[in-house]
Amino acid sequence: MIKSIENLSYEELLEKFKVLLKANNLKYTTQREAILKTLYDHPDHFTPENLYMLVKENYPDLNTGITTVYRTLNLLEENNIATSISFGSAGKKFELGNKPHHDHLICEECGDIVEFENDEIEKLQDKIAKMHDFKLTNHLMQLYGICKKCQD
Amino acid sequence: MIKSIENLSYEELLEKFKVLLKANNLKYTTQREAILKTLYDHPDHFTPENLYMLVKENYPDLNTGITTVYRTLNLLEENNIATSISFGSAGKKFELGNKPHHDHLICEECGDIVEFENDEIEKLQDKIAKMHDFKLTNHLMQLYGICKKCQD
DNA sequence: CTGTGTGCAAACATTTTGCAAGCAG
DNA sequence: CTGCTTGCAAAATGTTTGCACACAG
Repeated sequence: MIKSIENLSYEELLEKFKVLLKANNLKYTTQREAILKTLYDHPDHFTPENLYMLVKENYPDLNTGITTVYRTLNLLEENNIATSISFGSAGKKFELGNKPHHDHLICEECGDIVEFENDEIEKLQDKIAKMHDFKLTNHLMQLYGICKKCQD
Repeated sequence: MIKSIENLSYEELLEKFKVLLKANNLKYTTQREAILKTLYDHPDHFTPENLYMLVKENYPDLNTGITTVYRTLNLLEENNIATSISFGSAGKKFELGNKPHHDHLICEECGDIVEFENDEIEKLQDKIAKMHDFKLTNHLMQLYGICKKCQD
């Protein structure tokens, strides 16, 4: 399990990925690399569908299937290289976990996502988990509202 | 729009519901009441499927369809009588919003959900929203971990 | 009566799986 | 070569919609 992949260059990230693959008897394929690179080049939040289309656009010769995008995203998420946030029945959005930990502010009007960090909240979360005898593995905080632009 | 339905008795809740229905030219039906009552009697977190089965069990003569459960849950959520939390591709869980605001601690092992409240975090959230010029409408905080029981 | 609500079946959207062929190691 | 990986099509899952009949107001 990879502890932290924060602030890595693409080369370092790719190296981590290769090590991970080897450790699990998985193979380093062109499609997997294309997906990782596309995620790295676009620090956005992708639905599998979005990412699939972007990969097809950037690597038309690979003819990557959406199945592979799903499988690779799940692989990346299981190994903490990518994280996802869910949007009810509207599905999930993924992003690379190569940034410092952060949470999300989401505009209900235009779907825009703003990232933020807050140490105090993190600390409070740890405290709460301890109070309930939970061993914290992860957390999800999403604030929903109307962004500046959409308020006008 | 209903401001708050905290700590209502079932009679009060039902009254709110009827007023709401009338205000929207909707009808008060046996199925809608059965669903509301079932939610009220079981302060748990339901998937539409779970709730559907429980309603069928408690009101076998009504022969309620899962379609109606979905439609009613959406109606309740739109009117802030129920709230939902999502579980990635695993769907949504609903609960009545008649309790004070709280967030959720979720066990990744057994799926158990523990509720908690924390004013400090709420305040910090408001502060963050303000900093980013968001008008906050809602928020979602879920802490994932392993509960006491599953750690053994 | 009128028009909304209902259950059913079918449609949909999203994600996963089975399979035969392809390719990395 | 071996067996993991791929793309396709099909299946599975979760949710919504069209429709004819039922029922609340």
